[in-house]
Amino acid sequence: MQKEHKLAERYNPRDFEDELYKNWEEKKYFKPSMDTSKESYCIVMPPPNVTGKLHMGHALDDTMQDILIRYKRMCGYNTLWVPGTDHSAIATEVKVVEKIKKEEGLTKEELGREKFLERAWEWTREYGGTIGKQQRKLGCSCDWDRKRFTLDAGLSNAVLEQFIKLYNKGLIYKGKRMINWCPECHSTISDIEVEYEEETSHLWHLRYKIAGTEDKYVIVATTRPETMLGDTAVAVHPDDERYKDLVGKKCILPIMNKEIPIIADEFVEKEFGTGCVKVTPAHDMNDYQAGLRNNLEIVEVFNESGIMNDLVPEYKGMTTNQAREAIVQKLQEIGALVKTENYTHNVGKCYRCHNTIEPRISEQWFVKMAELAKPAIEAVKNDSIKFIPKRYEKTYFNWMENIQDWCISRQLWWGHRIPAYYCKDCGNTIVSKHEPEKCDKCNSTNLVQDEYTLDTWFSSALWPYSTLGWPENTEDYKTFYPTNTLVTGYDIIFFWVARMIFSALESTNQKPFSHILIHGIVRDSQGRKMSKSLGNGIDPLDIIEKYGTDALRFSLILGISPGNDIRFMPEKLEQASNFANKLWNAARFVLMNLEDYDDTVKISNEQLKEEDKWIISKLNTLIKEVRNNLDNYDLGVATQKIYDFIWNEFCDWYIEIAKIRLYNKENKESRLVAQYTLNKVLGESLKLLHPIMPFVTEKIYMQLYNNDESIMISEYPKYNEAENFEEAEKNIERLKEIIVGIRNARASLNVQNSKKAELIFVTTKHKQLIQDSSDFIKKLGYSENIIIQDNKNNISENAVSVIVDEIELYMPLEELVDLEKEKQRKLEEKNRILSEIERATKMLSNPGFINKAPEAKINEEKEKLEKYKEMLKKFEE
RNA sequence: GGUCGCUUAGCUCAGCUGGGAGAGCAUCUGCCUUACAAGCAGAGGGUCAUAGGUUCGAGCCCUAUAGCGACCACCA
Repeated sequence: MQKEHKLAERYNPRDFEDELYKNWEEKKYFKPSMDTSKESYCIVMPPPNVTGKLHMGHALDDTMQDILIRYKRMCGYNTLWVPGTDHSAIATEVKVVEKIKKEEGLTKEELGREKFLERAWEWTREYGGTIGKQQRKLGCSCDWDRKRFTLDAGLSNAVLEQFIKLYNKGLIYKGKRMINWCPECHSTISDIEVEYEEETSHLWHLRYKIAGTEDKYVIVATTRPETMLGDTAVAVHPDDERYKDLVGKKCILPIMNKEIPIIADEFVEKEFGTGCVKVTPAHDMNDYQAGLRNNLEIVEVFNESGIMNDLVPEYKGMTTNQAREAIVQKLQEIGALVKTENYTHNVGKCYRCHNTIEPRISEQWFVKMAELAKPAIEAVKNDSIKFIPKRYEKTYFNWMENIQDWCISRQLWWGHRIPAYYCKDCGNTIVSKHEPEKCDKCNSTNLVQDEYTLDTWFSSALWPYSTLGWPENTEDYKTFYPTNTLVTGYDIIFFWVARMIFSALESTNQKPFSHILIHGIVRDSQGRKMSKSLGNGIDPLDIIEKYGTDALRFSLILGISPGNDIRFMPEKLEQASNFANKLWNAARFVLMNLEDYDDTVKISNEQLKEEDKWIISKLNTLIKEVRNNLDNYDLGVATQKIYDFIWNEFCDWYIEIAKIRLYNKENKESRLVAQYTLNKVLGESLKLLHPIMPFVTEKIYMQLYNNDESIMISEYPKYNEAENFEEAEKNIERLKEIIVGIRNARASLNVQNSKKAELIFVTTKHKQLIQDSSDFIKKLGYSENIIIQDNKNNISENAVSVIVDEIELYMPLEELVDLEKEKQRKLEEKNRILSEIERATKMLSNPGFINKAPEAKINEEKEKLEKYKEMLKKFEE
């Protein structure tokens, strides 16, 4: 039964964190109990890039999830956290392309599809384990045996299943559309992958001659003169009086010397530029739409690499930028350039490589969104799925309600290849999981598979159910789906969250999760986004090395609120590691004093002293609040409360008070009860804190309970009505107030702590309490002697006085005290009481307050007023 | 152009359904008191962005305004 304390003198997380994690993993604590009599709780981890490294964003995301998972596990749920990684099509492919270029001097085309994929798999195998190891350092309690990868056989099957289902329902189609093309990545990207950046450029005003006239012109304004070769119309607004008579006529496209129509279309803004716009259906989204409406010819000017075609031999082979220069010059030469204005506008960039996106017309695969969006909107509207915080619903609705079809085909090789096969003989398309033997129309065996792969997000969208075994009805799927909480950043609500919702509702007929806990971005101490280009990124592993995992986790969670960005401040790490150290030392103290503690002896409530009841009751309230906060995802608040309790109540007060009884070995029972309370309160506090700081709590817990069990599978503390000691709380709070009063008075009068003063209580109330607690009042109030009396007899005129509630307290310190200062102090104190009386009187004489405020509030104010009046009376005596 | 968020102590941020303004760091004072100087005991510091409104009562609810930030849209 004896506590043998082996905690090192200094808190050094590096000594034990790795070892503890290893133990947990070996003992399989991360695995779900699969006790189906218990409610299940499941989180699927947002899959990081398989070859990526852990950054602060992951650290935050993973810590939040681990807190929830550990909490729920300790609450007895059948708990599963599914880890995994994403193949991250473009990101990975780009790296592999670079690598083979560097090492083999080959392009991917030169290497060929099959060989390229081999290299990509090698790369994945080489770097694929990194992030998992880093997540282990973070303490993540996920079930590593259930780790998934988006290109695993099972998940790939799910992707094909989903594709085919949607295709057969007509929700996936192939079509020639204008898409966003990245000339650098050589692939389409979806609408949301286009990032708009401000760019300073020019607005060129060009003169197009009206056909059949010599001196009539229209002037168009453009930011892209190089596309003018592909103009197939000039458009004006139908209501624009200036140009009404020109509609229907033709103008002559300079350089090309080709007649193009002047059309009227409402997409033109009359106020912008000249009110005339050139229309290039092949290279601009709006112009493309206008072209469709007006049946315009589509003329391409450059190819998929952004290289000019042979429309005009002079410009053939130029890049768009070179062509722009050349064409502007040419226009100037032939007098078609009217003027050049400076102009700032937004240009679409590729979110990956930041090159300018070129809208192009291309045949691609799309998901038809209109029908899928409806139930996805409904599920959030009717609270079946909840965003935390709620405001992100609006972001979601706004996007979902205006959603365009999703372009899902990519001209990449690393990913799920589209399961469509084309008959070379009859042109038939067959969509099937496996390559068909022959064409189902003409029986030809001359089939070829679609070259394209799917958008990474297409497979990520299935993550909550594909990881659990769908389309098979596996045990995991039955037990854990739909999952409970999704934890992710607001930056991927569109990319991922929204797509999971509509995909799941369509395929599984169930929501993928019930709650979406949204967090912000981790910024640097100056509030900037952490980025590679700025070089301001902080590596979580460096932090762990220096401060330990617990400190990192604590500093990321303390005081945050859902959905808000976080600034990463080094000071916060100091605070966190100081706290861990504080806890460590408190534990050392407890263990030192528990060496002879017999925890088999039952202690009844009657045996508890007032201060024991006080701390137990405080803890009890804390438990209730922390559970409540965690249930509501207020992780930052819960953390703050545990911190405050451990430091400001347990360490600062209870331990100090308990010392008296611990050091008095004569009174065995009293000592035992103090030991009991220390043991209990420390143990429960550790459990409360464990989800947030798993390592230090486990290390201490194992010492405290002789390695009997792991804290992570212990039961999370429960509120217990029988441990709610209101009276004791009041009493001890009253004594604390007295002690604080003593300390304040002494400090403001510059009395050294080493100078002991007699404490003379003048009171008719709480005598027993003061008597019973006199030891700790003396200890914390710097005194060696306490006298309790009913009246002010025998008290020196100049004794320092402190008044708390109905209790008056005198300290004969006059030989040490500056009497003027003391007078001043007393005056200030009196004024404070007077102002309190004034405030309370005012409130209570306010008819509005009396009539409308709740009774409890009124009584509270009345009590206060009485109290302060009492105090004032004492002052005036 | 639209939507959303932020504005609280010198700095970074909490503040749950409206009921006397909080933390950490920084500053100042005094302490090596046998768990902890990574500590202990104190102190100073805020018209809660501004202006109205609702209310007996507003940091919190409503309306405007300003500054900052994010996202969506894209007028060539």
